[in-house]
Amino acid sequence: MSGLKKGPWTPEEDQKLVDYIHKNGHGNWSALPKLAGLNRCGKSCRLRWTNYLRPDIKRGKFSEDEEKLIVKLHSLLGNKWSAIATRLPGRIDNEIKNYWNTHLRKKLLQMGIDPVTHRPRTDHINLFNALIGNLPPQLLAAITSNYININNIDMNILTNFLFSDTAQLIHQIQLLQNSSLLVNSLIRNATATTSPLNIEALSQILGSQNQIQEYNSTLMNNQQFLSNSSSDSLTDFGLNSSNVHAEFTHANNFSGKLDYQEINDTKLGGDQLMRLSGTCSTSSSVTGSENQMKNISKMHNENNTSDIYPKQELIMQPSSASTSTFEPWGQIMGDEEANDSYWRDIIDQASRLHDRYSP
DNA sequence: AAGGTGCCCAACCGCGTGTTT
DNA sequence: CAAACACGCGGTTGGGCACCT
Repeated sequence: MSGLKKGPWTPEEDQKLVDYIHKNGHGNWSALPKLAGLNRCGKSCRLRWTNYLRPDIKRGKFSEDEEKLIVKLHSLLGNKWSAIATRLPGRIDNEIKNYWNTHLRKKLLQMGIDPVTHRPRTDHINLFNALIGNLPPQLLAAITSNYININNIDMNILTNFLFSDTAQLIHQIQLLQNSSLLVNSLIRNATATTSPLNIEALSQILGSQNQIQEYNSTLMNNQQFLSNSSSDSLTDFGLNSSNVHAEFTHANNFSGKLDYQEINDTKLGGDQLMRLSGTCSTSSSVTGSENQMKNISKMHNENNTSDIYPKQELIMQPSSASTSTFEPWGQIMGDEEANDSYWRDIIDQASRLHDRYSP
């Protein structure tokens, strides 16, 4: 049947619909089009009225408070857009849904937060571990150690490394390093050092001015981000009432656990704090790098004969200096959406690299 | 300047549920 | 009771626009 018009509404059609509803109310939607002189189905009229023409609709950009409320409500209700809309006066479900899909979802992803579960993305953690686990031990040591001695690196490995497709891979490591505080903390736990990736050491290995410059700028961005936003990015977005647990295993050397937990420490002013605690253990058959072992030894509790290392804690206090919660991430990550295939590509690259080095 | 690309959002579609006949 | 109809919701689409190259 049909012959009924579809697609965008003209101003004339809008006027007819508004005039009719002002005079008569909408009553029966399926009867309305004929009575109002519109060549549309009732459903189309209803949608046009409820999503666009209704006088109580608030239009325009979402405020930061509205953004936060949407994220909070979504963490509680999921994709119940109409339920969410009832808590935002003047906003309609369709608009909120669109805003979520085009803006908020991406922003959460870029912050390393899963937009479905509202928890740190475990795919980041798993893929990161796979990546680190697949790196040749010498190179892993080089980028995680405080004490790099370039002369100790096997020249064959180094040569292969320099002439392989590592530029991209290293770039991805940078992104991983930047991608969340959680990842940085994992690096610390996994390597039992208090340092993040040793960018300077990596630069020595690469020996390339371009890449050194790239690293320096990334490092600056990273530092700027950390000083600007700190951990309130996390507490703002639904993590403040959750405890997060992550377990990780490295292919060669390490396994461990990591917990986020909200605490309220009156000694530190009673502010909400995130407690990061982790344990790290090695298997007895480890043949990993000397440097890693040295670092681990430093952390080892002498009275403890097991392989479990003393619990480490890193407490992050929310910064009050945060400007926009999302912008620093946007600067670092660009607009690229970090989806699953994106991360899997990184791992594929790491695996290929590993294969090349394997005896 | 023109063609390509990606983003945004209004509108559509299909489905589930409630109501009427 | 069931078939038909009405409505609301969430997922998806595609036209228009802005921005690149």
